[in-house]
Amino acid sequence: MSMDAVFKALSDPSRRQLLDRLHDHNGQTLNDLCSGLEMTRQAVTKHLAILEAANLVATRKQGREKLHFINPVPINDIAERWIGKFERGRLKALAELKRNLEREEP
Amino acid sequence: MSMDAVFKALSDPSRRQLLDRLHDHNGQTLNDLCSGLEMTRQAVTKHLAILEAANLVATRKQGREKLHFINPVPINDIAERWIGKFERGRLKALAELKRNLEREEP
DNA sequence: TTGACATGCAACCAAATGGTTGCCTATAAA
DNA sequence: TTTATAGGCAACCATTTGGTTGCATGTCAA
Repeated sequence: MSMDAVFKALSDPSRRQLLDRLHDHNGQTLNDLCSGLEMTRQAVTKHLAILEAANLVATRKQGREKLHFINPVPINDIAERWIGKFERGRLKALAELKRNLEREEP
Repeated sequence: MSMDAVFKALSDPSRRQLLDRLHDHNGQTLNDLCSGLEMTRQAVTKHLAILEAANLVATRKQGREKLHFINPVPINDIAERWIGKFERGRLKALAELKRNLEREEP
């Protein structure tokens, strides 16, 4: 699974909003997810396709409806593999940052 | 600080690469950061400006050089505020996801 | 079976994005 | 005081992106 697709998918506020909605109430249909949004259904469809391609959302067809479920694994992977790297030694880096910036400044 | 700017800044592979480089060796000049990249200096300048606007990178001028330092705080904030939300109950959500997807499938 | 509802597909559009080239400014060094 | 080096600014360009409208397909219910 490409980490780039996940980052790209998360970079749009509308898509993060959709993830938030699924986090609040998992297993919604497309129309459920559209309700109250300032977007056409087709726009939401596109966003969901991007989230699905990034493996952040999984779907299941049930009759004429399509149910959407959030998949926490890729988000967790980013937290573990990528953010974790910057976390380690965070306080040290922050202290170093302040020290470096303050050299030769008022 | 806008969380959206941070997500947007992190969505580009070149910018994540620059952060990686600063993580490896902090306090580099613009030319340091350009060396060996398949990009013009001006492209790197633009990326660094975006990272700086998102508060992911801080700079200090030293003579005719400009030193760049990574700031771990916004990344940490995202981990805490946003990813943390999806982390909580991750295993439960994953089990639920599998259960939902497997209903009525081979 | 026919109408209503849920979703899919494709063409199109404006704006944002990532990149380039060319030139200008400022500082260090010869 | 030249000259080379580090960086800044601006115009321009192609592609991607987020969105729309219009129409097609599939499924449930009367």
